Amino acid sequence: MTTDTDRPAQPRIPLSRDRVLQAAVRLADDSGIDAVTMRRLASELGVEAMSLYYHVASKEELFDGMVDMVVAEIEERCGGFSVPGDLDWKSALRKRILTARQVMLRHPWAPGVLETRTTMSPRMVLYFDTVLGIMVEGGFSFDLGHHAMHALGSRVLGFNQELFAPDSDTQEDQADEMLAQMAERVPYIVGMMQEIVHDGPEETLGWCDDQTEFEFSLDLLLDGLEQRLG
Amino acid sequence: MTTDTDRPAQPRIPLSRDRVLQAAVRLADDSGIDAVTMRRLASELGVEAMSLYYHVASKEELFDGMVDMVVAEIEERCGGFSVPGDLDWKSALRKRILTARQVMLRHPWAPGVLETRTTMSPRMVLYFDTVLGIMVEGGFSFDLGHHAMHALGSRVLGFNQELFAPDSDTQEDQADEMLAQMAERVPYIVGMMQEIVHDGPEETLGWCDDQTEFEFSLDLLLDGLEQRLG
DNA sequence: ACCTGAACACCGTTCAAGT
DNA sequence: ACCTGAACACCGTTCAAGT
Repeated sequence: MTTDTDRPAQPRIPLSRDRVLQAAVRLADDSGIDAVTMRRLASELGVEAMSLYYHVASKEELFDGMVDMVVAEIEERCGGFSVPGDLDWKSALRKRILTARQVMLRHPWAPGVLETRTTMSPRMVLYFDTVLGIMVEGGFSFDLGHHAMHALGSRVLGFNQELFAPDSDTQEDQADEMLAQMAERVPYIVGMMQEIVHDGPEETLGWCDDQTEFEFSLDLLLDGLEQRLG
Repeated sequence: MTTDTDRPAQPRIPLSRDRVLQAAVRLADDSGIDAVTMRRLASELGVEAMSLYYHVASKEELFDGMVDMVVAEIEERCGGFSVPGDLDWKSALRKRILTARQVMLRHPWAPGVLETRTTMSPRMVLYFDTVLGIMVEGGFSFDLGHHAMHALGSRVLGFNQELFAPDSDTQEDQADEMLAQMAERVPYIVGMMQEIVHDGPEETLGWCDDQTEFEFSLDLLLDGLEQRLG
């Protein structure tokens, strides 16, 4: 005989906004963002869907909260958001952005959700402030800093927005299909694919190494900004 | 007395895939992408929702088709997709991309839908081939061209992906709120906003001129690529 | 060949009610 | 203060049936 409650594992932790958000992030990580419905999330927490509304005003607010959790993770990995005094702006920015990228890679749903946000959390604003701060302390005018934020776009937060998001299987299949079906109509793409398939190292699955591409464009932008600075 | 049919305007044009797609694009233009539901679209065409499935396999395929319509519009404005022989790569690319941007501005829903596509239409592949072609004929290696496509990202298709998509009203309100509430915690952003508000020309609503920002980052990237080319 | 009615299995959200 | 049941107004999609 146990006590009154004989539920298997959880002895009965009361719900809280934080627990809701954590569960939502975990669910999205594990099963994709489409799995995050109010009903499914609730059942994951051993509760009815309507209980969630006590801790979160709407699904939009849930998404806001999830994004904020991710930003908090970036903050943690950066050891807090503050403008470093020692490094030069370029390597400081590069480092921070690549840290953000590591976090984003663990939450593949985050970029998509982020883009649909209509408002920024204070923590996010703080993040942007330190990024801008690194630039300004590095000699940027406010104007150039402003342009730079727009130019970097999603890269400030560590993701290259891909124009198409093929399921990893589809990527190669599609390439093959193209080569076969419209080969003579798209000579440049065919040429590019042939060269890259030949030259590419063994470990590159498909034919784009995302990390390489991310760093290429990041450095392209940073170099360009450095020049505008002179 | 009229004929058998006495419907108000449309005498009875039969449905077709093309008419469905056209109506969907118009509906998204007018009322936003969320208004594009199968039921609403059908009623716009004076038909039942289920009839649409005869011309379009699923809602995903409907979205694919809508995006393809937009690409077709770009093709039209470019006078067809073919690699020009006369211009230098930089201005040729710039021109094509700014043309694409004009089309995207008329279909504000298109960027968002595009990013969720998992497959490219042949027409889209063709577009990318000419963009790559302009680079290659301008002296790019296939490898640099490949990197360049990734670096340009959504800009090849004429849009700066904005990290946040605030309703135009909210943009200013939010700025004010920030200035008021966390002024001392985000000194750089506050500094930037003050300077830009003071310096900005009268006609700049809010405090970002999207066209200016778009061209700034586009040129930053094009200049950077030119340098990698040398 | 083209269109439809009825139905299924979902959504987010409201609201009055329970403890 | 916290959670719930029942219900509302939607979705996309299937399938057998109509003309």
